[in-house]
Amino acid sequence: MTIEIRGSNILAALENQGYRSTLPRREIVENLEKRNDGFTAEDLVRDLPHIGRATVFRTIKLLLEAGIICKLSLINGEPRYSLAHAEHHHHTVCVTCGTIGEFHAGTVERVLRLIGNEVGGSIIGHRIELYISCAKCARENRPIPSSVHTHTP
Amino acid sequence: MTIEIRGSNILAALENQGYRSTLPRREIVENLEKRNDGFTAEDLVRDLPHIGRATVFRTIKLLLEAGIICKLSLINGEPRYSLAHAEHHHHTVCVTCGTIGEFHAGTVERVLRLIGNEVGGSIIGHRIELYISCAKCARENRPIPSSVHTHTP
DNA sequence: ACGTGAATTGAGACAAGGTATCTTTATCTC
DNA sequence: GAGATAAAGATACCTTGTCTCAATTCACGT
Repeated sequence: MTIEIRGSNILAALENQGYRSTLPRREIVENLEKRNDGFTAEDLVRDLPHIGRATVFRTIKLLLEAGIICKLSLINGEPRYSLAHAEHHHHTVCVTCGTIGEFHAGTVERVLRLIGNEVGGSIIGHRIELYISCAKCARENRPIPSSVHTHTP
Repeated sequence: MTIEIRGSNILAALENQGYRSTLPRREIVENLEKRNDGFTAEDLVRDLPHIGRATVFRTIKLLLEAGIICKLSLINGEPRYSLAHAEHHHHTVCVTCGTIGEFHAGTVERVLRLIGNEVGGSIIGHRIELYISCAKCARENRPIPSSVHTHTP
């Protein structure tokens, strides 16, 4: 059960899962496809004022469940959504500008699998966020907000 | 600037950072030291009804900043706090019973550091959560909630 | 093309988790 | 013990979502 991602096959993917292709859904998908960075639910609500708040959240939930977008946290815990460009991946999040990147590291996956075995039980999933000060921010010497404490163990 | 963790040196640690040792803080710390599992802010509020809600949250924030407790997310995003037993670590979280464990893996840290270098910029921190069905739940055949979709990339 | 039933929407109330404000109280320091 | 000041309590407010329920819209069969 793989899902075609990107293009406007996002709608097709939803339809394949039995969901209707409605105008609000098309508009929401179109809107978030234009973004090449993380976004909040509130961004969509603001951009599409004729679409109800509940519908925006419902659609986000749908897209999350379909694996088309992912939810992640800025270092302060604020939620962000981001279009998934790859099948399985994790995110780099810039603590100063909030830009989101993707990465995948087989080594990390393997190690986590080992740890899961050690602990006993079975692995269901994992979440990794790598907080950085991105190349651009570092170059521009943008200061890291004082509220950022690295005690994110 | 290391911090003594555990014992009632938690209060001492706070005092060393210039904070006063007040009755509400002592009660909150005492309460959460008794817990050997994750807890919510609401747990504390309920357990200590004579302490104001705001004070509970303020104290939690303090303890987070001091690295004495950590904040993490269940797989559905619900926040949990957990007493930190080790300097730097990550968490295993059971998706069925919510039990929280700690682990540390040098390999993972090293790989993340490499990735950070690759991306450019500098690493500020990272967050890793490993979602499992714990040994006990697996043994008891406790079903994994249907709401859990592993698309937590 | 058109009716029909089920899925979806919108509006707005509600909930969880947390912060801000402002007055009162408790702590440290001397 | 007194005074300055940090902290507490009460409560309003904010953000991020979810729930309900009547009104619409879509997909499908004809």
